[in-house]
Parts: sequence; structure tokens; C-alpha cells
Amino acid sequence: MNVEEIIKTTKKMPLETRTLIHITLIHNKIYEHVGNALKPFEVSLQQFNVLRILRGQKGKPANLSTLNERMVTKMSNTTRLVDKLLAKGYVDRCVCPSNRRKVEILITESGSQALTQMDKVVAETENEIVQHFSKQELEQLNLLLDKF
Amino acid sequence: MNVEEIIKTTKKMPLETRTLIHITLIHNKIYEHVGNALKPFEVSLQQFNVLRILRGQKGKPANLSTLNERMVTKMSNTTRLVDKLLAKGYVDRCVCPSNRRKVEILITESGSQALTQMDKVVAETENEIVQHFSKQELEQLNLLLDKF
DNA sequence: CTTATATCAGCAATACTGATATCC
DNA sequence: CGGATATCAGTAGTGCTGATATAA
Repeated sequence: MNVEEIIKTTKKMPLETRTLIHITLIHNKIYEHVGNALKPFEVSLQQFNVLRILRGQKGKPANLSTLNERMVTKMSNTTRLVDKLLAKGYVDRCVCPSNRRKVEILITESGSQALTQMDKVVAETENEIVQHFSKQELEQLNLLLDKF
Repeated sequence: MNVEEIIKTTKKMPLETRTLIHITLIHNKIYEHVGNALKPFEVSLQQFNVLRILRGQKGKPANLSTLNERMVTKMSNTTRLVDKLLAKGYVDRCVCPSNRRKVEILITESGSQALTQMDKVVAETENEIVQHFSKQELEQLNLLLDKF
């Protein structure tokens, strides 16, 4: 069953319920499509997000709690996620000298370059997902989503 | 960081990306709130969905592949999920007599009663989540979501 | 016997909870 | 030493992939 068919099964449900189920279905679609786009790079969507956050730091190192805060999807095993990125050479990690509780994480040159490639395929996928939307409709949708 | 704060960090991203991240954040919010509402019943959101699907069958037994198809979130371990519901006495399960590959799953009276209680708290939670929406806005949002 | 279907089982990655280490 | 912070580790539940059993 695809999204449209499942949505039909919710016809008799209250509008609120339908809307929330709808959002979950769309989220799954996004997760699946973008995840597939990233498969060639052997990174998960969450690893991709971490790389994006690190790039946004513009050279300033991030620690694990910063990543956790900004992460779109919550997860408390950021340690192991960063381990994976480290193994791929996409990030550097060292203990913060001034506060030995913290670790400092930086994106590497190799990570930046890979991220640029990922950005391309992810952007393409995202455009495919929203292809039936006009720019105006997308803006309208964003305004509505702000109400949550 | 809450939803609004994370969304601020996406200001410079393309509208498409922002929208998709926004949806993921809202999905997480829904998942968290509804999950908390169901905690007293000791069922997960997915178990709740299975019970809802079974009720929708109106006495007609469902097999695992039917559940999997209709399930909002994909998962191939529906077997173990039904095990949990079985342990709580919310469903009955038996091998289909005419096709021994299949299993037939039915919601029990106890499951139906529990589900009625769950419906109440879930509906309350859903109303809270969409409390800032007018009925018209919700309808507008649903129309837009159909475009995905 | 071959192919398709339906469920199950093993493994890897994830999410939650509490444990450990450091700072103040 | 006590409380707060930052990371790590253990456990349980999830999702993917292939294995098993039945049916056609």
C-alpha cells in the first residue's frame, strides 16, 4: 500500500488524526527516498545531518551535546554515530583541552568534499519529493507547519 | 532546542529542504507526545496502530501481511509486535485452517475495551498538538499534504 | 520441480536509561 | 564533598535481509 491508499483507510477518522497520520506517512517517504539517495555514500540520514551541522560551525568545533541539541532526530548514541563518521575519515575528534569532559568534533576536508557531493543528490531527491508543489504552495505549507 | 529554534538554523537552506526538515521535526513531536499518552497503557504507538487496524476489520481476522501493508510505519517484525499484544491479551492468534502459511489475528474484547480508553487520551493529545489550527487551516493543510 | 507467498529468525543499527568521569 | 554537566555503556526494541515452510 502506498501513501494515497493508506490515507483512504483514514477517511472516517477525525481531521486531526488524519492530518497527523498523513504527516507520519510523508515523513516515512522522505526518510526512505533521501536514505536511498545517500546509500552510495554509505552514510545514514543522521550521519548526513551531523556533517551538515559541523559544516555550519564554520571551523568552530562542536561537542556531542551541541550535535544532539541541533539534531533533527533525537538520539543519545551520538557517540557511536560520530564513531562511524570518524571511521570514514569525515570528521576529526579530540578531547577538549580546557574541559576534559568534552570532546571537540570537526569536519575534515574529505568530509566537506563528500558532503558537497551528498548535497547534490539530496537536493535532487528533495526536489523530486516536492515536485507537485508550486513555490507559492511550498511557502503556504511552511506557514502552516509553523503553527505546530 | 525545540522545533522553532532548530527551524531557525535552517533559514539559509532552500525552501524544499526547510519544508522536509520541518515535517521531520513535527513527526518527532507527534511521535513523542502520542507515545507519552500511551505509556500508561504500556503499548507503543505501533501496537496502538495494529489494534486500530484490527478493529477496522470488524471481526474479520487479519494476517500479518495485511497488517504490514496497512501499517503507517513500515516494519517487518510484525510477528514480535503481535507477540507483545498477545501477551497483554489484546489479540488472539491462530493458524489459518485453509492456508497453513497464514496466521489469523483478531482483537479481543479486552483489547477493544483498552483501545477505547486509548482513543480518548490519544484524541486529547492530538487536539493539543493541533490546538493552534482552525478547522479551515487543518483542511487547507490536508489538501497541501495530498500533493506529496 | 519451480515459483510465489507468508511468516519467522539472525544480525546490525537505533533509542532509552542509568553509569562514569570531570568540573565548579 | 555535593551538584551539575558531558560522555559513555548496557539493555531493549526496531528494521533489514535472508531462511524456512506451505501453497499453487
